[in-house]
Order: sequence, then structure tokens, then C-alpha cells
Amino acid sequence: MNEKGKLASVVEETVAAPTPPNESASALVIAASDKAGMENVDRGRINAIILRESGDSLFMRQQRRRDGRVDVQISELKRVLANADPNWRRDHEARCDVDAAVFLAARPTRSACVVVDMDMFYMACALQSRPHLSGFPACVGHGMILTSNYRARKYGVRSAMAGWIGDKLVAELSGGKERLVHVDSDFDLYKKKSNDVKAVLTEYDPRLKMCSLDEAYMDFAPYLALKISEPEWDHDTISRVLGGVDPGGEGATVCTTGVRGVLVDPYEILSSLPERVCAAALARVVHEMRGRVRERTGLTCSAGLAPNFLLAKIASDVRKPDGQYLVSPSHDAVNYFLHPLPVRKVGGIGRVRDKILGAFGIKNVKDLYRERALVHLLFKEASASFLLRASVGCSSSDSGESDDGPQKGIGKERTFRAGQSWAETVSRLEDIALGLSEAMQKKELWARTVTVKAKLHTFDVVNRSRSVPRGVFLQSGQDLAAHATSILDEIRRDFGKEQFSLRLLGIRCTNFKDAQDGEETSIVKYLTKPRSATAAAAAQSQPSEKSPPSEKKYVDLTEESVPDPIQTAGIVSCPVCQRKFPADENDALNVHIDACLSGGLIRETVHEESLRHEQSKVAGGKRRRITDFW
DNA sequence: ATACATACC
DNA sequence: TACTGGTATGTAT
Repeated sequence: MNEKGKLASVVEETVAAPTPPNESASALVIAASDKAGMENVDRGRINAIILRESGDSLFMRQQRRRDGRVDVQISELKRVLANADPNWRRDHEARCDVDAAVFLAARPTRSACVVVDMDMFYMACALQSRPHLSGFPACVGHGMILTSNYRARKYGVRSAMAGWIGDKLVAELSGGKERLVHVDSDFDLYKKKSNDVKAVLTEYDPRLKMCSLDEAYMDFAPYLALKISEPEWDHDTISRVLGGVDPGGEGATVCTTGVRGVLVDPYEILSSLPERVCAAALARVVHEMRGRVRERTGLTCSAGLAPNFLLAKIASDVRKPDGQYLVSPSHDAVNYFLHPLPVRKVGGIGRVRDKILGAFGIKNVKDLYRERALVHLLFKEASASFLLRASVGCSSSDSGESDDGPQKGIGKERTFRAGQSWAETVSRLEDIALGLSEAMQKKELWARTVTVKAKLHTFDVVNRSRSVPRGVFLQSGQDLAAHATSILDEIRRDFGKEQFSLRLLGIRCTNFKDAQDGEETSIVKYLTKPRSATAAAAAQSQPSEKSPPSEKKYVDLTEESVPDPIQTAGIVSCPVCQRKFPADENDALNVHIDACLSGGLIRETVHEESLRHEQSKVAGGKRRRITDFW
């Protein structure tokens, strides 16, 4: 694609038409399939096949027990509602509105948060060495499907699904014509590829957070602020400056000409620019970045661009695969984007919360906002606050909370065939302890609390933990194994030695030693006495309800959110500087916008805008260097 | 401090 | 036949 067409297509793909709606099945059992795009899929047939094939397996029984527990929880909440003070709605709503106003005031007014999500990452990696597979429904993983290609997704095959169910789905829905291909996972390859991706992304935000191998959270404010206020800098220069590297190149030269010692918040610079300028520049830069990722790795990714990460995360899914979507920061644009979405789309709302909310008639985010008083009445403070935030499109990160502190726990777990002898089981546990110890040594972690996780053959999970006294820390394989074995022995005693058949064992260490904990303590084996028995509770299973298909998932944001050449009666305006062009001279317009964004006209534009709005923070010749901020 | 549930990829 | 693994957090006790 030529340079002229580029921006137009960025804008186009960023605003293009909404994708079709998802439904959300409320049965926990089936609900595996509603977070990411499953369009053109016969959900009814798929669910029927999954249910039939799952039959009455132990796994399904366990799922139904969980489902039943949630039903109990729901009826308890209904009781709370029935017994609530008659004025509950007025009172809770008042409190919510105060909180919501605070949240909204803290939400950034420019879109600079970007969530990058690789498209079907594991599968895409696998396909690079097996290109022939793209013609078949294929997935990574055997017993458990980690990811699938789009061909397989059409048949309802998706991550977290049991392998054999995927086989059945493909066989049946293709009328026996197709067969699901399984590929072994290769985490060394994924890690390598992930590092390649990270290397590219780091050029745009060296402080990015990789949330997993295929997902990154990035703040583009610094990059954009530099790009806009230093129009003559190219990407390499900006990225060197961002990284704090002093290569002695042009960047360094320009750097030294700046006003030193003045800290300027990059976000402040963006705020002083028209929102459309920031949006257009961000869309363009992110598009370039995705191109570089593809060049470097041969893999495509999708991105969500928004004023905060809650919105960016949701947006990253909208144009998947290989697309991007921008949510403008105005309240109207955010609500227009967010309100029609099913609450399940919000990160942090999973199957269970979705079902509970659904039981109170809350299906989409608008409902969640409308019923904020009810939510506040029913949920604990932390949950209610989170849900209120989400319903108005705010996230805790808006208020400066950073969740990237030190690691809080580390663990290893392994699934195996149930029904092994006690000796074998203990041996498994020791293997895990050794592996975990190794990992802790690598990371120099010392822990005070050891938790053993045991999944019974029934899929019920038991956790039991033990802490050693203050000042004592564990790391060695011997110590971990000794504690873990002793804890597991207690569990076995409490559950009775016969029916004690496990399908999974895990050990997790928490309560790490930090800097304040002083010098290294000698390793002491400290085994506490066994505690009294605890019984596992079982809940009755109950059928769960279905939710009706939702109306519309995404809405077209052309007007609200995005710089788009504004067309009125044969005249088109540049989204950046509002300069007018004849509508039939699209090429000329694109060339102009390109130049505009590349910096040539930015200063002039900014100057005009600033004069207009009398907020001349970065205007004209007295513009500040922002280099020293980092 | 402990146990369990929920959520994310 | 057959349903992961790793980390963090929230809630209850």
C-alpha cells in the first residue's frame, strides 16, 4: 500500500463498521464460549453437542455443583434485596453518584492507552512452520485446547475446551468431511516470538507491561508527546530518547538544545492539543507499530486504543484479527461504545459474576450502570466499586494505581492420572517441590507460606497451607517437599485414605521475604502439628437459565470518536487542522493529512488551536522540551 | 493466617 | 478414555 493510502486506511480500519453481536450463554457449563468473537456460528448446535458429549462425566458433575453453588448465592442475594430498607435505591444511588463523579473526573481526557493482543498467538506460531494447516481446522493442544485457528473456531472449537470435544464438534458440524488437527504446544518457540514482539513494542513504550506471552499493556503518552513536539525526530530517535539511551546521535544533539531541568508530564502536552490530533496521531503510530511487529515476526496483532486500559482491553477485541479500534475519551463516545456491550466483555467479569448479574436483569453495561444502586446493595465494597467504575468506563489505573509491584506468589502444579498409590503420589509432590525450588532460586524468592493444592478425582479442589514463624524462610527442595508432604498427609487423613485419589497436585509459595525482612535466616525445618479435620461441602446442582441474544455488540463510532475526514456537501476537512479540500481530491487530502501528522503542520495547527482556546502550553516558538521527563 | 472461589491468558 | 498451568485477587472465617 502506498504512503498516501495508508492514513486513510488506518482511519478506516480504526472506525470501521461494528462486528456482529455475541450472545452470552449463562449456564456455567457452556459459558466457555462467549468472551471473544464467535460470529457465524450455530451456537445452539454447538452447545447441544458439547452437552451431549460431556454427558455425565465427573467434570460435568463438578461444573454443575459449582453452578448450583452460584444459584444458592443468587437466592441469598435475592433475600437480601427483599429485606432491604425501602429507601435502599435512593440511598445507594446517591453514594454511587458521588463515587462515579470522582471516577469520571480522574479518567484521562486523551486516548493514549493501548492494549496489543497477538492474533491466535500459539496457533499463528505453529502455522509458520506448518503453513499447510491453514486450510484445515486446527488447534494447539491435545487433552486441552490452548488455541485454535479461525477455521476451527467456526465449529465452536476454542481455547479451554477438551480436545475430544473439539474433535466431535468438527466431525459432526462438517458432516464428517473435516477433522480437527492437533498440534503440540511449543512454549520455547512462543517465548522467543513473544520476545521479538516485545522488542518492537518496547521501542514505543519501554515501560510496557507484558501480561502474558501474547498481550501487552502500553502507555503511548510519552511517545506521542515527543512525536508531536519534536516533529523532526524520526522513530528511532524518539525510541532511543524514550529508552533513556544516549547514543550520541541526532537525538542526543537535539536533546541538549532543550530546556533542561524542567519536568513536563507528556500527558499534559497531549491535553493541550486538540483531542482529534492526538487520536489521529495515536491511530497512525499504532498502525505503524503493528506493521513493524508483522515485519519482524511474521505475526499479526490487534490493538485497542482508549483513554484507559479497561476500555483499551475491550477495544482490542473489536477489530480482531489484524485490526485496531480507537475509543475516544469523551463521555459520550465512551458510553456509546461501552453501554451496549454485554457485561461479560469487561475484564474482571467472568462467568460467575455474569450469571449473578444476569439473575438481576443486568445484561449489558448500561444495565449495570442503571442498576448501580442494586449492585452496591448486593456486592461487597471492593466488588461494587469495581463494577461501578466499569459501568462508567473507568478503571482503577485512572486514579494512578499501579499493579505492577513485586511478585506475590509462585507455584507449580501438575495434572496426572487419578488413582495412583500413596508412594507414587508423594513422589509426584517431591518432583513438584524440586521444580518449584529451582524456580524460586532463579528468582531469589524465599517464602514463609506453603500451600498444597490437591484436585480430587472428582475435580473438587482442596487447598491447605501452612506458614513458618516470622524470620524463617523456605526455598530448598528438601524444605518445600517436607512441608508439602506433611500438609498433603493431613489432607489425606481428613478425607479418608480410600477415596483419596488425586488428579492434580500443586505447591504454591507466598509471603515472600522482602528487603525489610533483613538478613537471610538460617533454614529451619518447622513442621507444625496436624490440624483438625475439615469437610468438603457439596451443593445441589440446578439447571441454569439461558439469556436471550443481546441486540448489538458494537456501534459505529464514526461521528463520536475518531478523526475522520469530515465530509459536507463536496467539501472535506482535514481532521487535524480543519483545512478544506474538494471531496473528489482524496489523494491530495491524504497527502496533506500525512504531512500534517508527520509534524510539518502540527506546530502551526497547535498554535492556531491554542490561540483559539487560550491555552498556549506548547504553542509557537516557546514550546517546552519534554525530554527531561524520563 | 487459612481456605476457597473467581478471573485472566 | 478424555477437561491445563501460572498468577493475582476477593471473600469468608
